[in-house]
Amino acid sequence: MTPDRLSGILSALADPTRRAILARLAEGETSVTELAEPFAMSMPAVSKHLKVLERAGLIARGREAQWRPCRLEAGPLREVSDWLDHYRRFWDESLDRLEDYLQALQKGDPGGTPS
Amino acid sequence: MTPDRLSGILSALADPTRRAILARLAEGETSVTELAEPFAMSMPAVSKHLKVLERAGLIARGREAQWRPCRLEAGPLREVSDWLDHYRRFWDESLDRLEDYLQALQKGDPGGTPS
DNA sequence: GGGTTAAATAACCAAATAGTTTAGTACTGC
DNA sequence: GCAGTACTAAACTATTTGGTTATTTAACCC
Repeated sequence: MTPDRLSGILSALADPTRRAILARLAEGETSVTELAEPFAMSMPAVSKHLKVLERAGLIARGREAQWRPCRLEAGPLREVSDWLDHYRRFWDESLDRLEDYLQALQKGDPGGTPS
Repeated sequence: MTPDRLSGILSALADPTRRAILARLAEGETSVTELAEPFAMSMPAVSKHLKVLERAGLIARGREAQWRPCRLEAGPLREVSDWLDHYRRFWDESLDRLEDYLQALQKGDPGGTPS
């Protein structure tokens, strides 16, 4: 039950094989056979991964003779980035520690040290 | 078979319930019961979601009398952001179209129009 | 100690996922 | 048309996931 777009994108990304495929495609368009080459799995398995990436909008496939060149479609990654933006303010640890320190100071804690 | 950290984080995020939990925790620490309240599912189901988030390092749980207050731990989100950074250059669509336009110009295409 | 509240665990189930092998489709080139 | 190449689809299997209800643990209060 994950009908929403962002969940589809994130679960497509939540697999090391699929992320490796995207990394390869960042270097340029290529065929399925070449994409499959580094992996210890069958072609149909790779084909399935590509279908997952395609449904998430992360790749597009063309037609060129008997090859199906894949290329990266990074638009959905921006959606992930936009979602992450809501949390940027939380993940700077040094900022967190500074905050703790300032709160400690306000409470008059003499031993409060920022590290 | 997803032993790597980033996959664990991304699959934890690839569920709308869990993202809603994180959104709630962004407003501040709270109890499991309160976290569960907006969802049409049992407490144990929420408890399982929390375990997934905890294993991914996205939340931490304390102890306060009979309550187990949860708080956001956004560190792992930075790892996602760092991974995304490798793709930032791809996802600006207008930049893509500009690139296409410039390539069309180079090939001497007279109908090449940037939109 | 006994009752109540908060939460986790256990045991179970259905559906989705990630892989396999086998078979089929689509195009090339002789 | 036929053999070969590149890929997809189908059918099957094992594991994981996301949910359920019933039970247990842990702390509070009287």
